[in-house]
Amino acid sequence: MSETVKRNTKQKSAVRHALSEAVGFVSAQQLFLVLKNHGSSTSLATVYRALNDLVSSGEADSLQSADGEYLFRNCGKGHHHHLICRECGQTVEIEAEKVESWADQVATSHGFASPTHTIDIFGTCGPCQKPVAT
Amino acid sequence: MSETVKRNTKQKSAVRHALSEAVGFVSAQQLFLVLKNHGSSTSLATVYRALNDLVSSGEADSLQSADGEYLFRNCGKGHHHHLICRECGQTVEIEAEKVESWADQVATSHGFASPTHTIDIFGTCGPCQKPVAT
DNA sequence: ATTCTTATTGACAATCATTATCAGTAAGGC
DNA sequence: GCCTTACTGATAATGATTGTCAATAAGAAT
Repeated sequence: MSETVKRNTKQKSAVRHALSEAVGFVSAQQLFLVLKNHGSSTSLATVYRALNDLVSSGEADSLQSADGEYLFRNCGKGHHHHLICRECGQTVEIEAEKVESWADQVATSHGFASPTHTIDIFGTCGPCQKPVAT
Repeated sequence: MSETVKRNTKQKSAVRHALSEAVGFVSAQQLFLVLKNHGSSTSLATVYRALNDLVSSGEADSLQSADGEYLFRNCGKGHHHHLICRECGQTVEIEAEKVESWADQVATSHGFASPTHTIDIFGTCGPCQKPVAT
């Protein structure tokens, strides 16, 4: 087995921190810009690499936006789902035990093994529902 | 309002037909190849255009694969969700009234308006669970 | 602290799905 | 058949993500 030992680098920490500061889900490109504006010289490729590491280590969550972009979010907790404002990206974590088990049942009752699922709810949050002041 | 009158073209019919023949979800690229192999000269761009038309007219369903590709499926019926084999792409349509209402409740209880949701279940279907014969 | 190994980085090229452009073609109403 | 213009095909453009590879720097050992 190739068990490469991970190292702690400034860049990875910077990405981790930027992600923890972000509200809701953010794209790798957005994080890259944030870091840049804060004076970090972390490269875009490294942002992608760091985010992938964070996701695979369970420190971050990812999902795809409606136009196919990957979005990330700081998320140490266990499995859960999200309610996302389609305007501002604000995110609410939701529990869905019933739905979880429902999904597993549906899968197994159809003979499908090792089920996983994608469940996300989108809506317009309170503040974003207010008419835009011209 | 610009209400451009849609026309029926051979190409669009070809895409519609190819989609109706397809098993499970297929990508635009796959459909393009199928059409090509069947002698159709329909261009890739047109396949994309036709698919988008079909989706917006409710004749087709779309979702994103794990690697960000858009997948399409012939689907005239109302709102429903899918159980998809991650090996062969076979699809089972599932009803989820409970989950639908659950999703709406969650959204409104958090002050989110006009909720929509993404719910898909992935698994390995019976046939694909069999060990591969060498 | 210095040395050494190699994981990680940065810069940039390469991919790849999807979309835009635009001149030519062909539905479908007359 | 004629005319308007939606649609198509070919191809360039876009844009997010990944691969390449020499240079750099973590972290263990000395």
